[in-house]
Amino acid sequence: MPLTLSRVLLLQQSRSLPVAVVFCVFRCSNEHRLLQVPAAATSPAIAARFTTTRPFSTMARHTAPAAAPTAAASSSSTSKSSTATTARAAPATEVSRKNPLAATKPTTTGARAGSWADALLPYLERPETFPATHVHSFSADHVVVLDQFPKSKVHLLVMPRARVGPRGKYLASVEDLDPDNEAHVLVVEQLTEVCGEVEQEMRTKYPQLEFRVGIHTVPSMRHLHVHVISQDFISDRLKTKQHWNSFTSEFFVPWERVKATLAAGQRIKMDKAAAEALLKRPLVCHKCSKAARTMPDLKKHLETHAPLAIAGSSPREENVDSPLA
DNA sequence: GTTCTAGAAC
DNA sequence: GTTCTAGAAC
Repeated sequence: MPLTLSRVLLLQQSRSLPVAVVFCVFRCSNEHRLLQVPAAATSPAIAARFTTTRPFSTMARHTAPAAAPTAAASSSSTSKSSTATTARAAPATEVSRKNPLAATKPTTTGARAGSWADALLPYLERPETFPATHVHSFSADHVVVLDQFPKSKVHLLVMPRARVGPRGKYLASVEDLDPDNEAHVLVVEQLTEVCGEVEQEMRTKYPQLEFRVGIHTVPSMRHLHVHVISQDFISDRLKTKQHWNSFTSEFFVPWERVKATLAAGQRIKMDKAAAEALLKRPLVCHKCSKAARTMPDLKKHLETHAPLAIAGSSPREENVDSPLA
C-alpha cells in the first residue's frame, strides 16, 4: 500500500509510527512527491500545507463542494480550549457538501445577499456541519475557520457568533463595535481570548513559524473575522500585490491595537482611501525590506526566508532520484 | 514570442 | 474574496 499523507498522519496519531518517521522527508507514490511534515503537525488540513509539492487545488474551497473528511481528519481533535471550544471532527453533511453560498440568507449590510462577500456566513450559522478541513473549532460564542485560500502555511480566521450587530445581525466589521455596549465589550474579550489560544496552539504546533493576529482595514468578507496567519507567506494562493500588501503593510491592523482603541473608549473608524493606497505600494520583503519587481520574484525571495521544514524543495532534493524528474 | 498585472465580472 | 483575460511589459 502506498504511504499517503493521510495514512502517515493516521499512523502517527495512533502512535504506531514514530514521530521521527513522519518528520522525515520521503518519497511516495505518484500522488505525492517530496513530503515534509513537521513532527507536531497533527491537524491534517494544515499539515497538508506543509506538503511542498502537493497542489493546493486538492484542498476544499469556499465555492467548491466540501470534501468528505479523510480518516486522518476525522481523528484529529487536539484543541483544548478553555472556552468550551469544540474541536471539529464533524462528518461532511448535506450542507457542507453543497456550495456554502447556497445556504446564505439575505443580509442588510449592502451587498447582494448570497454574494461572495457572505461566504463566511454559513460558518457562523452552522459550524457543526463543516468538516475539519473547514472548521478548526467552535463554541456558542465563536468559530475558528481555516481560510480556504490561505496566504501562508497557517492561516485561520476567528469569528464571533454573537448576533449583537445592527438590527440583531452578526457583526459586519470592527466598525460595528461600540465600546459603550456591554455585549460588544464581551465579544472583544472573547475574541481576544480565543485568538490568543489559537495563536498559542499554532506556535506550539509549528514552532518554526512566526504569527500575527489582526484584521484588514477594509475587509472583503462581510462578517467580522480576525486573521491568525503565519509569517512565511509560502502559499500558492498568494498571487497578487494586493494580497501581499494586505498582510504586510499597515493595511493589516494588529488585533491588540483594535482592542486598545476600544478599551480607550473610542470606536474604530478606518480611513478607507488611505488603506486602498497601501495595497498599491511597491513590493517589499516584510523581513529584509528587499524590493521585488514582480510577485513571482517576491515569492522566490520569500523561499530564502522560509524555515527549512516548509521551504520549497531545493534543487538538490529535486535531483535526488525524483520519480517525476 | 512569453510573463505578468490589473480591472471587470461574479 | 476569486477567476478570467486584455494588453502591458519584457
